[in-house]
Amino acid sequence: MEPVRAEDDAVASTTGSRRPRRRRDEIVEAAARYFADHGYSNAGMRDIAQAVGMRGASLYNHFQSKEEILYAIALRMTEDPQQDLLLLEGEGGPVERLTNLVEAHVRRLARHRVEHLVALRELSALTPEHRRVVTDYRKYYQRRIRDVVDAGARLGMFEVRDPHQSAIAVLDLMNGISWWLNDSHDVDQLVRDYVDFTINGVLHHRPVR
Amino acid sequence: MEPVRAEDDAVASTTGSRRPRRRRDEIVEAAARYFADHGYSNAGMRDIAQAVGMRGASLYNHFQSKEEILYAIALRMTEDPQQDLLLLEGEGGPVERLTNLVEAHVRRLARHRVEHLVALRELSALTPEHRRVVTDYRKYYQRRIRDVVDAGARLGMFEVRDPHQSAIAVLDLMNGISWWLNDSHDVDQLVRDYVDFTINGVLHHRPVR
DNA sequence: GTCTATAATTGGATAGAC
DNA sequence: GTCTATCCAATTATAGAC
Repeated sequence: MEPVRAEDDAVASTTGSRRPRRRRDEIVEAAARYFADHGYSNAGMRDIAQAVGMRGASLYNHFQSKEEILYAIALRMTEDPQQDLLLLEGEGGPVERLTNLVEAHVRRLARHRVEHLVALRELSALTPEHRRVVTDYRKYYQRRIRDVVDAGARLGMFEVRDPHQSAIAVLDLMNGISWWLNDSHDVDQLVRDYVDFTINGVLHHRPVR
Repeated sequence: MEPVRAEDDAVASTTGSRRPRRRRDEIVEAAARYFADHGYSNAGMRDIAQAVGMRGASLYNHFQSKEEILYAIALRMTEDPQQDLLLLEGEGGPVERLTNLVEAHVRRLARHRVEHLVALRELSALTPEHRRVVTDYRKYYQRRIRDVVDAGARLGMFEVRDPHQSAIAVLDLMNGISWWLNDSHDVDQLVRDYVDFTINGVLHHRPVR
């Protein structure tokens, strides 16, 4: 069972959702950078506004609160990856499918490094309701990974004691990237490393040579 | 070269460091719990005080600011693990030494789960100076791990492309634990799993059977 | 949709008695 | 070292003109 989409609340409706989204996205992006650099608690609405070239008050035409900006970031970083889960129903067996997912996950993370870091780190600054929505998405994602790990283990392709624990390790490993990644890293190499760390490493898949 | 000890500033000197530390530690512990549950930005001095059974103003007999409480948490969680580094000069070869360190790290983390989470997550809420001290410790710790990985790799006991990258992965993997660990987990099993994930997994050590 | 001006409140921090 | 009382700065958020 998938988590319910969070189309409901103010985040989607502040602007009429008919794609005058540009400005909103600019704000989200600038805010994410500022949150990443200085921390959510040290970021004022004035700071965010300045970073996007407007006055503090103007932000309230796009978001109802500072927390809602954070929520927009967090929601995006947990909703978007859900589409990668289709890879788990794609070609190949568990190994190929999971490899594809790891690659997609790492590439997405590299693409949205800053927002990803903020979404992970500032989760506790969300309201309980918003935090709930985000963690539900994450739990679902984790469960889907666990299921592939489990499937692979049953076929003898992975060697794991507890698929649940291994899935957590795989996710922690990948998400850890957002803490230290910077532009000097070669993303292709990163992907190769992390496919190795997860598939051959944590999950003990022995490549057939 | 080791990082300089941070004995200097206010954290150690607020109380005369002659062990009327009990109260201070109570505050740190209560604050850590509150920060972990609600986030640093959502925690007020009054909240922390209430959690330890005093009034907000009284906290200032022990700490000069809210940030300093956080710093005390972060400092402790980065200073203490440094002593485990002695294990890297202890018995056995690189594999045994690193295994010992992983075990110590995971056990310590389990023992101080809450503070560890806060120290990781709220790093960005520290002042630049304090953040610097903490990250210096962490960098040193990481470098030491990298060196053992490197030594093991040269001896053919680990199979890694880049010891630096592998060391990061090992640390991210372990630190990830603090996000989800709770009292229902069996720490011994956890240690076994994470020794496997890191040593046999990420570092591709083949146990000699 | 952005601005200036300002309201309103939170919340970190201090003063001074006990 | 803790309390009550309070200050005061920061900052979220609003009002209303343009």
